[in-house]
Amino acid sequence: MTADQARRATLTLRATAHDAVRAALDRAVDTGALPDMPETRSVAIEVSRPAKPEHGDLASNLALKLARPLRMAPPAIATALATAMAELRGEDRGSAIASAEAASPGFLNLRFADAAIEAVIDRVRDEPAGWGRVGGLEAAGRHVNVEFVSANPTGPLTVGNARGAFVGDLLARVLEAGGQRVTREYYFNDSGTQVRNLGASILAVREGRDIPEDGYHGDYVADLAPELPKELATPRSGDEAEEQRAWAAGRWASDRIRQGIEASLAALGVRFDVWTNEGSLHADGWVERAVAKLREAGYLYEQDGATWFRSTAFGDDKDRVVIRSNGAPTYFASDIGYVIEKFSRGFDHLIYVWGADHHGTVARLRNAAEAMGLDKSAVEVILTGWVHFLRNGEELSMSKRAGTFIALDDLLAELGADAARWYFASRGANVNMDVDIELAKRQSSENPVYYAQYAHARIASILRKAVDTGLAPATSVAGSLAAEPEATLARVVARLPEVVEDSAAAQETQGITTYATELATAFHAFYRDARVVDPDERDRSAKRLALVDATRISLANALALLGISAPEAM
RNA sequence: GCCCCCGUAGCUCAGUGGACAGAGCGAGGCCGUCCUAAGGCCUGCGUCGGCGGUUCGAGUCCGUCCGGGGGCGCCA
Repeated sequence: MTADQARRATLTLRATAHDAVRAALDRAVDTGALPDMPETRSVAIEVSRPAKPEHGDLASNLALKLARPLRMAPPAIATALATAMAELRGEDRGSAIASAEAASPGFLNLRFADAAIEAVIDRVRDEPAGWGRVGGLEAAGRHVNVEFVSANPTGPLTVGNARGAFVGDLLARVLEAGGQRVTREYYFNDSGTQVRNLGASILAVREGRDIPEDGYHGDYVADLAPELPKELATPRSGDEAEEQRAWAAGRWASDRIRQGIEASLAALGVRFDVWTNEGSLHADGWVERAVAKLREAGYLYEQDGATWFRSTAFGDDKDRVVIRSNGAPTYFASDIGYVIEKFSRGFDHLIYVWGADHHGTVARLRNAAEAMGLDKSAVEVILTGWVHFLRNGEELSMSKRAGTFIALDDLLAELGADAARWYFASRGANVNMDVDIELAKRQSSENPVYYAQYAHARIASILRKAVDTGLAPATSVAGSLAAEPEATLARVVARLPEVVEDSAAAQETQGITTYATELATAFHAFYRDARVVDPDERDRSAKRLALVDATRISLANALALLGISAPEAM
């Protein structure tokens, strides 16, 4: 393998095509087929997958883009590019591009050489673990902090927390696949007034009194009360001592609930690297430091006894209070302390996954980062759309305080983690959606996730059958991809890295579910048309087994990227 | 009133400015000696919310209007 071929092996087929089009453009200019103008040298090369297979594996719109600056008709440019590419191919017998054709109204349609596809399929099986991971992104190598869920530990997670949990986890996974280092972080507050109220509610249940009006009424309060440690269960004399007891009971309950939250998330396949407590940001001086930074930069002022941040200097519609007139810092003060605390840990980029109801706080956070001399573009907020939960068409109230919520654990038990993951992964993070629990339960058995998983199980079955028959996959599929149905399936398998690259760049996962469905469809069609295990055709069987095994790896890796299992049997 | 998100098939949703707009579900029909029928094939399904604009080209970008949702606190 030459150095050039080795380099190609690490590129996606799309990147190879991109380079080939660039080379063809340079040659066309060098030979005088196209005029040498600034636009010819600076134009961005784009290749994309045509909607119709007969238009080739990839197409470039370069001729259409150059038509105006070069004052030439698009087909003439496309023809010049096709000619240049044919000349280059004549010099490089190993070219990955088998043909380049000009097509109206000015596309350059490219088709890959069978050998190039075959090399990719062999590589999938040589390095299955790395298949689908990419490193060619602009953002590759950066260290990202993704903070999500961040519900306060005053009650179990509800279905309302599901969106953030899945969106954040899926985002982290797709960024990792794109070559970025990711830290998953959970931010919570176990020292606010709500914790005292939680404690008072537990004491009330324990002592047979009515739960206070601003207390918590969920079943979990009643469940926790009997387990309250003895020293907290004993009433104390004096209002102040009782107040301290409520706080202590709240902290105890809060810790128990936090452990429950961690377990719920683990059941979803969501784990966190760092749990940060709001209180620690104050205790460790981060809030103080952030406020000092803003003051030094001249963005703080006093009014009505409070300290304000001049957010309007950065385009916000109003200034924001940082320190209340009673001397207590606001939640916003904690937020900006948290920003500098996060950057102090060496992150290049911060991503917050927040519900849409927090959109009003985005501008002030990013403005404050800028005011403190940080790079505003390194502080990013992803807002998740609203999930409206219904049961048999009726809206469900979701009050944690009133205890009328549906626990995330219950929903999961009904739907299953794989179906729930697919459901959220296949939709954009910011779209609103209605989820009817009863409908979702009924539809969970028809969830498209099973379609993809079934394809994987079918392949596993074929591979088992092969072992029983004494057949083994070939080391290489070389020479077998010229014909159908192999050609079509192999091309879908080969696309995974491009899908991952696009998904990581867009910070989305819908493309991956779409891909998994397409790959499963391509496999099912292949299964219909091609007998894989056939003792009378041992050589062909071996190559088909190799292709089918590569399909299995691609499918399993796409599912793994979404945290979804790939069963051996269904 | 101001700000943000959304509006694509009966339903749920995909759709990096490109070649006649796609999947799943739902509806109707067909496929069984054969590696898993949780499968395959066929049929029907659309003013891409409306109207302007930019562009060689707009579901995609801009403006405006109409729907739906959310936010506008010295709460978190």
